[in-house]
Amino acid sequence: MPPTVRERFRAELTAEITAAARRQLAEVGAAGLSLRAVARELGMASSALYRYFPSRDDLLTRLITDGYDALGAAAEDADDPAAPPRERWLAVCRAVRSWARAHPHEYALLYGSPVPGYAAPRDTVPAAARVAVVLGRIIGDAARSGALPESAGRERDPDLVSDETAALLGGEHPAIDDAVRLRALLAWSSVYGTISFELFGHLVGSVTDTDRYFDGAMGELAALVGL
Amino acid sequence: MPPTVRERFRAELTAEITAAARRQLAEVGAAGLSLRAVARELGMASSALYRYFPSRDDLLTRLITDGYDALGAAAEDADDPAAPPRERWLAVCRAVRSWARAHPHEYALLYGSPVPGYAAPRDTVPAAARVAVVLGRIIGDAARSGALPESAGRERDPDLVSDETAALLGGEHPAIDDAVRLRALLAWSSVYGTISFELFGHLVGSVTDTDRYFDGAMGELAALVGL
DNA sequence: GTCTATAAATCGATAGAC
DNA sequence: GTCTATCGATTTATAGAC
Repeated sequence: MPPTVRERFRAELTAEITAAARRQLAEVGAAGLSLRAVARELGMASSALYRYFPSRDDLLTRLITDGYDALGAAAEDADDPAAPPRERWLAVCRAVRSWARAHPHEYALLYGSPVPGYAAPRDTVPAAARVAVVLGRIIGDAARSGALPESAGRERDPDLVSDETAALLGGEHPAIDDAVRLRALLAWSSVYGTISFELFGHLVGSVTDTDRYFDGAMGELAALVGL
Repeated sequence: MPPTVRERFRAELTAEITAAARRQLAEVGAAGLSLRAVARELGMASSALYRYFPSRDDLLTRLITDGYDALGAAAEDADDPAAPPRERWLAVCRAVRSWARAHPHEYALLYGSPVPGYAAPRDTVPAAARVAVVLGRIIGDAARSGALPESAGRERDPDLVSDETAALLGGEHPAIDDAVRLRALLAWSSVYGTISFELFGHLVGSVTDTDRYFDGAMGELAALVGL
């Protein structure tokens, strides 16, 4: 059955609330996010917001899941499974960085310092995994198509990566060994480290052209995992 | 001339203030750091603190420089210039991670989300650079001793890294080209990304043994830069 | 479902006595 | 250099009228 007028109105107002909350996030950060300030911006009484979000933390959780979903969707949209692995890798990395630069405060909420006194509930996990799923599929596809070079000479270090995470690269396959899994996880951490360094200001006088630097760095990471 | 009793007493109390502030940092984060709470913990009137730190931001700046200095000292202590490059790299990376795990909230202050409304003054830059200086020297030493393999086949991408940062690897040397500089910067970003992922909880169900994972990942990074 | 009103706190920063 | 007192703000969350 179609949503009632009441339900649609409620969904609309909920969207307005989260939009205002995101604007506030940019000004005062996650730790300073306040229901009252959101209410003020919307011209409502603060108590009215409690009909939509039972507490400040619930609003925060919503912002986090929304953020992970938006970022995950951007990564998924950027991936063309028909393209060569290396191009897929670069395209997705660029999409992640673009989203991060367009939404720096949401990115900081997702990947920056943990918010003191707040613990993300389990509900956020599936959304949080979406980017890793995309990157894992690219590497897994390349491995299964035989595009990955042998991990010759590298010592194995078995069972470092959990089964759930290993599953992101696809099921069992002879070309996907422990070394590939380790490098895949390191590559994802490095993508994150590169973007965070840029966004959090640690690259400021160090790099002349951040776009070119990013592409170059992602190319090195692709080479690291063998794409 | 030796410090007067007055000066020594002042220095001692200043240290007590920053120690209390660090404890508070762990509870409420940088954004929630409050001079009043620090004063309360020390049994002083809040107004008395203003004789030591003219504002909340000055206290924050002190915590940041102290943190960078402690981390930098840990990295410097861990480096034995007589050891082989790969061992030096691993030892320093381990020291950085150890310090980060021992002081997670200070690490988050240094490398996590920027504090809203706060801009670090220039004074913090030298302290902030100390770790990068150590890592840069390791790579530079290896390059100058001819231990680095040729960047064969890699296309050059000139002038990506600023002159100041390039100087961390030592002056001009034929073995230190743009590709080496790019990979050095990427490696440092990746060390940071790996530690942050672990500390900020993004590796929680993904890695079974974080110590072994870290060593393995740092080994891959050493290989990336050619150590 | 929105409002007013309220409780019980918090904060940075300053003035002025001692 | 520490204190009390104060200004002028902030917050979460709830109670109860409409």
